Amino acid sequence: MLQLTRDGEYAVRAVIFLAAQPEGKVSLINEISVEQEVPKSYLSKIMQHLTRAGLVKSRRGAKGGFTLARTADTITLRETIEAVEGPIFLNVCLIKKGECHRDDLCPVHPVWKEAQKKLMEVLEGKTMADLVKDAEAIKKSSKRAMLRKA
Amino acid sequence: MLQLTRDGEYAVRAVIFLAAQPEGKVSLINEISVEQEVPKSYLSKIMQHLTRAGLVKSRRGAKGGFTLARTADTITLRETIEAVEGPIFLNVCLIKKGECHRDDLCPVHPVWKEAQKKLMEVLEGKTMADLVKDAEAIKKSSKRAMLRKA
DNA sequence: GGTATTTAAGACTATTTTAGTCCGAATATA
DNA sequence: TATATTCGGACTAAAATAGTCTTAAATACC
Ligand code: FES
Ligand code: FES
Repeated sequence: MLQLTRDGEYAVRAVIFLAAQPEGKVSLINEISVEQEVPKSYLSKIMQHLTRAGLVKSRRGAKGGFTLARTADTITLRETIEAVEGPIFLNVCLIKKGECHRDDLCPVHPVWKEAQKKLMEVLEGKTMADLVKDAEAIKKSSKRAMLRKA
Repeated sequence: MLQLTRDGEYAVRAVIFLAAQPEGKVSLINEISVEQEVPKSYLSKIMQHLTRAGLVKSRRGAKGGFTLARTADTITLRETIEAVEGPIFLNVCLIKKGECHRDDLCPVHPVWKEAQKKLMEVLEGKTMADLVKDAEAIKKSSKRAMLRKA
């Protein structure tokens, strides 16, 4: 449907949450689930994917939980989404040659290629560190708006 | 899955086919299906959608068939796809306010907004007339390549 | 060692979407 | 009337989506 799935959306929320935590803080499924409004048992599966993809580090048992596996400025939005959704291709013919009926004669192919490139530029241009910073800026400006009203 | 469905792909093929026909030519499901490698009975449904969306004109009965309802230079790639897939939104929260958990506080929202805008620019920037012209250019240049080889 | 805590792994399910097929009815031509 | 052709909708199989639930494994603390 040319639309991000819940998997992708939830993965992004979870990673942003981790990125926003203070250095060394370990987060529990429960916290993330409540704060980011993601069903707990569903989130658990998503965290597993993120862990296997190497974005997140997990520790089991008492005092266990999740942290980022790398610094937030090295994790892009694209990587986070693809970790749970698999590689993004706006059209099947972009996966590899021979998927479409006579790819090199298809006039639409270059158009999808460009659309794909632009989408990737946007998703790769934002790191989790950027998003955390943006979130802070939004919070501050909305606080100012509240004060103006009062 | 953040990917174009067969509906969209087939619709584009069908409309390009019609756009490439000489003025006044009426095309049959059968022709389009064979030429563009789309299952006949599936294509029939897609043509209905395109007709209802006002991109294509249909006439039943003997000597019936399909033609474009408007000139090819007024039909964009976006319009063709949305005629069969419905409006494109890269994330549900782009549909309308209140879809995401607290939209105005979400730092990811502006990113999706930009991705959406760029995608739309690409898909709206190509008309069916453009694509037919591109196809001709590709055919010519591939013919030149053949001659060089021979 | 025993117990509480916490994630890992995967089986299971319900609903929706995708990608079609098939057929009878309507419509137009000759 | 016979023939050609789309229209409309019912029908289907397979996959994706969006979850839930249960059991196992790892870790910490007493
Ligand atoms: S081959 Fe890629 S759009 Fe046709
Ligand atoms: S509200 Fe649109 S991405 Fe979060």
